[in-house]
Amino acid sequence: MEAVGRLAGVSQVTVSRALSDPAKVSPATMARIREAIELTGYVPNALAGALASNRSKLVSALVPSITNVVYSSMIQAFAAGMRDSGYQIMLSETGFTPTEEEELVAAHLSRRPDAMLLTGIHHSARTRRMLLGASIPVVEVWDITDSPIDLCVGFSHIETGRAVADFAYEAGHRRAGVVSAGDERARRRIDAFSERFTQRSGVAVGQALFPAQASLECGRNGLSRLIDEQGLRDGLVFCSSDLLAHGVLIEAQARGLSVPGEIAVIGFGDQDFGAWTTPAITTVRVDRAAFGHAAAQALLHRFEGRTDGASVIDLGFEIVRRGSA
Amino acid sequence: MEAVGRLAGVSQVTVSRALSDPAKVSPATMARIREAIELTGYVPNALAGALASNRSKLVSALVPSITNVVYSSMIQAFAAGMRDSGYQIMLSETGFTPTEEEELVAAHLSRRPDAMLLTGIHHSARTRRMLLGASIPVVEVWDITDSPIDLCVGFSHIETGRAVADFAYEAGHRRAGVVSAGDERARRRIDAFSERFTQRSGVAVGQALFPAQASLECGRNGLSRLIDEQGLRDGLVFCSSDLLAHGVLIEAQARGLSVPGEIAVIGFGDQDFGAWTTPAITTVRVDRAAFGHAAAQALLHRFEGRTDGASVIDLGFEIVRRGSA
DNA sequence: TTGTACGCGTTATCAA
DNA sequence: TTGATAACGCGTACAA
Repeated sequence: MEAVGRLAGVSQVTVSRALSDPAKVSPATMARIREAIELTGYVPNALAGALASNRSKLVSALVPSITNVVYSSMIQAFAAGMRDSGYQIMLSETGFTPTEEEELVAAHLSRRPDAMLLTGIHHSARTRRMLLGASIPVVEVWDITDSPIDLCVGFSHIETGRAVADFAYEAGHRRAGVVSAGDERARRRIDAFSERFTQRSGVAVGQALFPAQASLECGRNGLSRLIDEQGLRDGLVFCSSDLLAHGVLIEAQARGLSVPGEIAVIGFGDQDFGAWTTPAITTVRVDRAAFGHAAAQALLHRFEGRTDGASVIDLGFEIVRRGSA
Repeated sequence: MEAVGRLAGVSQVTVSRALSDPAKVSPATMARIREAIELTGYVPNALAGALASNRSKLVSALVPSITNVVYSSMIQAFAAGMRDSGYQIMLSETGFTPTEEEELVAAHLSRRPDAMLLTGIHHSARTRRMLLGASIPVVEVWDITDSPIDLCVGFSHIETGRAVADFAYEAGHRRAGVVSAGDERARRRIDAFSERFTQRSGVAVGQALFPAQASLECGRNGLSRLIDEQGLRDGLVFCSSDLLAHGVLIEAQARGLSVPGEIAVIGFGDQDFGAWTTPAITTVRVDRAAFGHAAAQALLHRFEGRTDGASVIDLGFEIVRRGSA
């Protein structure tokens, strides 16, 4: 910056101003500075800028998995929204446990982000303490709670489970099972489904729970367990993701069971492929991009000093009825 | 740090040393410092550290799309490899054009990353100049070239296209078409396929090229174009991704065409679902995680000052024969 | 519209 | 093993 200034015949401060607020510099000097920048190939040092101004223009985002499209599409929208205002995203994967998250929060906080996006509402005590201590806006997405750390954008997993149970019961199903991966939020949907379904039908709901991440394999094994070990027949299977639902579909096909006649299936997430399986997968749709956008807007409002607007934004969900149930 | 030092009865410098090189501080002071850190809830300022040391422990990664699992799984492996050595990743999406990439490179460079990962080998002149000017290690992934900016990890798209053409010809196919999305690397595979196939069979290869990103919809429309507009019958269709191949499969089914009898299909990328469609999709597998790992290792070697080791790493590809061709 | 002086929170260098 | 001092490259007063 010093060098650019010399070349343009001005001081370092003027160059700084030219870059941060062009209106405060005369057109003539502005032109000379531009030229000098071009000539020197000057690239600003955002590290120094952030240190001096105490604003990094960086926002941290922590998601369970970056390869899972339900999270990455949310982040895509979030990043787009923040980028329009000049913010850059630092993205990391937390896995599905609060302890992995804790270390990452500390690591991210040391980079002095201007805000942080977290997935889910369950965080360790130390995580909450660090976040509070950093005194930056925090938005928790993909879930809602009455007591957010700060901001919150998502939907109710419990309401989702109940709505699916009602949907299933009202469609005439009287037996049911669930297949779920090892995700705490998925479990909450599944449990709410089971409770409500049992309440209405009077029969217990079979369970096939897997500790690992969802896969087609899990889905196939899940249906096998429900049928072979728990005697499920002529019932509905609620899965914690469309991927699992697809696996159930495949296993049903392999066993010569008709869908939805003998086994009905409901997934979650409305992934692209779900509309194209045979039969197409009935599922729960949540607007992932909307989560990302809403989270970005909420943070940007905070940056503008506005404290109006809801701190908990429930974007809801929608059951998409297709062929599988 | 100042405050922590006071509480521990030492100077700020000693705290800095305790954090960066515990061996250079006596066990007794170390304990007191730890305690003081605990008490104050001190979180180091990596911005200041980076400014002073000229090493940010940050690595930039630029990929065309974060929602595309072929890239995100590569980044997952890359991030894991770098994290083990204390590096954090700044990830951004470039889209598929060099101009979008250019802005992002400048933005990332201003954060003073210790290295940069780029997808592909085609970059604007200004991008290359900025990168060279930053004098940091750069690794280009997902492709190979004889003249990398610095490091390079990937496979040959041209060899891939030729190998698929040979595979198709040798499997007895004498007519062919291609369906491709608007990705430059995809086009190179497709073009190499077409050239080789025509060379061996003597017949021209039909084309359905889409400017947008791949989708099932594109796949369906692609097969329609090949059949309705270009008269493809009893031939093989090479797609630039498994998603497109799946779309072709669906369209073939909708038209009552047998696969691979009347229409054979080959995809690219070996995505999870490909093994479970009916029939399963014959595809080209590249080891995405290996790309990420190799890129991380190559950079870490550079950081250690080692200049041995290949600067161009060809990890190859493999044709996976399944039901669709 | 421009410049001077100072501080942001670390690491590096040197001396004790 | 520890401490004093000087950078690192910028933004923010404040003054001119």
